[in-house]
Amino acid sequence: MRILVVEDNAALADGISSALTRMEMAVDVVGDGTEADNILRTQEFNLVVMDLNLPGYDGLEILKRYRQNGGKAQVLILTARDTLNDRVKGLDLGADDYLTKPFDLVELEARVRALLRRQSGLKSPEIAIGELIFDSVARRVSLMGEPLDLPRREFCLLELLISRAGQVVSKEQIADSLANFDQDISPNAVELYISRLRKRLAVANISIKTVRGLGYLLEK
Amino acid sequence: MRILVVEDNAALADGISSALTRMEMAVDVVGDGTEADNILRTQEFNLVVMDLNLPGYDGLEILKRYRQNGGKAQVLILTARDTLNDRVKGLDLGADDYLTKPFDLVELEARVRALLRRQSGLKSPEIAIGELIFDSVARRVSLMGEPLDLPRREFCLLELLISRAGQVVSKEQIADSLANFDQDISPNAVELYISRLRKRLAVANISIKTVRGLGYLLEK
DNA sequence: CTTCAGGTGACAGGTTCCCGACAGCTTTGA
DNA sequence: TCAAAGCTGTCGGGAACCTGTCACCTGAAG
Repeated sequence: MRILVVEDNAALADGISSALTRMEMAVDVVGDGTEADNILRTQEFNLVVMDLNLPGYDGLEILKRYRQNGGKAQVLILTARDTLNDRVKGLDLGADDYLTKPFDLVELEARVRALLRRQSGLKSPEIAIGELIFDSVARRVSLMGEPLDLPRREFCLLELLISRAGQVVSKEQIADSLANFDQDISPNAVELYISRLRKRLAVANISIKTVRGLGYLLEK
Repeated sequence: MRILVVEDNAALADGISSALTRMEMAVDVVGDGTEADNILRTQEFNLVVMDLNLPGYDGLEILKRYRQNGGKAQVLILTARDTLNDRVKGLDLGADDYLTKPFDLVELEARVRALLRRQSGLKSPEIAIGELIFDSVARRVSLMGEPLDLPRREFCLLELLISRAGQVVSKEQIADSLANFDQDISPNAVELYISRLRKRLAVANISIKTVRGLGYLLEK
């Protein structure tokens, strides 16, 4: 899951970023509105956490433009102005939720989870596929009753495949969803993760299917 | 849009109900947990507004059971201001949003709108022709209930024929539509794809008709 | 019957994928 | 602070599969 954090306060940005990273998310941070605008135009995210009080820039303006350009990510707004007007305005402009500062990181995490779940249509926190149980809330996986520790990349890959179970996911989509913007992921690397994940899931008879030229797919 | 309101305080339930009715929603109100459980088991809603503090019943319990049974409606939780824990738990159990009491009805409306807006973007367009089911989003095809793996070219060809079902598609159009920008496709190659595709579709009694001198056509 | 568009088996590249080996990097634990 | 363990990603050989040409066959139209 890719998340963009738009926050000019470095300390706060750092705290948010590490909280999200702990949740196995791929987090990118930008510190001002222009940068946010640019990156939102060129890259795809699952969720955007945006501070409304950016120096010399209106967060709502960025949000509005983002939606007008067809941006589909979930947007969580951080705001200090806790006036009702701004809240309603935020949601009607296409934000999906907001938090008023100061807030608790635990609550941020819960909201992020809820938003991401909403987006992928995963309603129940636990998803079972054969002998595989994937808990999107606790972010844990178990196989044949045994807990399974996955490296971050493999975990993210599995999550993506599960959230699109029954659909083909292209190698490029996988690469995008695993990447941070300081680092690209080659198609070859994707193949490798698939290979490693397959090896782990083999004991439970779960297979990731290759659809040549199109991508991969986890069957339900 | 059908909305279920689960709220034991009659005055509040009334206020919510009339606010939502003003928004052209069909609102049902129940006042206790058992009733809520029952109606959620037997009827479908687009959205559920649920107070967590129900007399002698845990709202979270109802929510959990609802999700476990595959309930897919959006759920908006109402909770007293100081119970951060409940909010976090609620979101993790599959609620989509919450409001802390007391709240303004204007804000409730905004959130309901946001949630319903979310919900409407969730179906993949499947096209069925006889025993053939074609899902262009999932990029999957199934025939007689069995998934069918098609090579890229054949998949694209089928997509083209389906999108113009009932119309003649010329060999040239097919060649153009399949070509990569670096490579042209000979008429003979097109004939070959048609031939291969026909062989696969034969089991389902689906035939691609030849219109001599003009092209091909998939009948509905 | 002749002609020619279309159909199809076989085969030779060409792609795409798979995965073992390895090296650089990060995290963990003492 | 240093070593060990684990994670990440590149390389490359080999396997599996796709693609499109050739050559020959079939069947329709005149």
